[in-house]
Amino acid sequence: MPITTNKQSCDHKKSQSHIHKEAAGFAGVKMANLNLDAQARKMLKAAKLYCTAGRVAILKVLMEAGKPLSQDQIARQSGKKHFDKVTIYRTLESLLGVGLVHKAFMDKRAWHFELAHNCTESQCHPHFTCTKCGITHCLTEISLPMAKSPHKGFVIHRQKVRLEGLCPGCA
Amino acid sequence: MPITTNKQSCDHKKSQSHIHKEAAGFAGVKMANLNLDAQARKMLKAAKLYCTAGRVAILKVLMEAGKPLSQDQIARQSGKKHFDKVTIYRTLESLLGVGLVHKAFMDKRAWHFELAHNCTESQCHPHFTCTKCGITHCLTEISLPMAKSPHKGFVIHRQKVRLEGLCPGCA
DNA sequence: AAAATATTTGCAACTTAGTTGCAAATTTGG
DNA sequence: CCAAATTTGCAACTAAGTTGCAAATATTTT
Repeated sequence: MPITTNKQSCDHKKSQSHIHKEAAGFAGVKMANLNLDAQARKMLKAAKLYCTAGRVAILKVLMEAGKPLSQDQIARQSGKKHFDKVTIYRTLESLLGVGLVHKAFMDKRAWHFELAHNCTESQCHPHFTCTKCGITHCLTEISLPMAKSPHKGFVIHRQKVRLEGLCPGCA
Repeated sequence: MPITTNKQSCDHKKSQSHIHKEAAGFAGVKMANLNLDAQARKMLKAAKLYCTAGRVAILKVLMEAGKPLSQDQIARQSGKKHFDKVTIYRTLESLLGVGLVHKAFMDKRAWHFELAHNCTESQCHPHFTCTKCGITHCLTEISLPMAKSPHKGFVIHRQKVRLEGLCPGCA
């Protein structure tokens, strides 16, 4: 399910003016922040999900990260002093349900989630994990040719690809 | 690291004669069992790993399953009444270390392990998960064209592919 | 084939990841 | 701003995986 954002806003009077005040103070960073915030709200609105602080925060963290994150990475990068893990899991579950995020397969013990960005019906964006530094990158700009049906009787709907090797910094 | 079996045997007098006795009793099944057993021992010998009952048992289970299994599936399918999970994890770790098994990325909470079968240096055999029945199959008979280097600077060493769709039984 | 050495096993206790139930807090729609 | 619908936070719990260590087993040496 592709991400479709619409023109409507789900900002509300109080929170919006608050954001504007902050944005006015610290142009660059805060401006970007405002955009992310507005984008997150649009996504939620489009998906018909309640637009809550937690959901907006998680979407923003995932947008900024641009790579799969675990529950505790999300908690730490959210800026909140304490972000309940149950809430994070349940939020991710709801985002997963409407197709805004995906689970990424990682060689880690914990689930990792990422924005469903540049994913088509048939192919999620590929991932590249550097075997030296261990960092996983989302390759949102390429897509590979689809595999042909492997054995008779199997019908392929989606294809997920993981690449391993060396990233620019480690090569 | 491809599997290389050699001609040497690591069977020992006692256990070998024991197996022969069983094999004599129940031709078909037990014969296959003998082969698996001997194969497992050869693999371990070739990998210079201690040839223990637990390791042989796990290799046999994985050979018979032909698909990724979790620790507790291995325990249950081993036939042993109690197969300590710590031993299983440590055994899998050692098999992983010499390249006899791989971790498969599954949409499950637990690690899943499988024989590194038909995996080349650059590409592990693809997996197919049926979205209806949930079963994951190893596609050891096909391999996909390698992706080309995605962004400048990235060097690809291996590629892992997961396919989703409907299996013959569910299509 | 028995002793010496190297490695693995099993247990108990522990850590981390993820889940469930429920009351309190938020969000949305009128 | 109220009422209904949904989400949040807490506490307690389950499941997966890990660690340390002494006992058991496998290989090597003699």
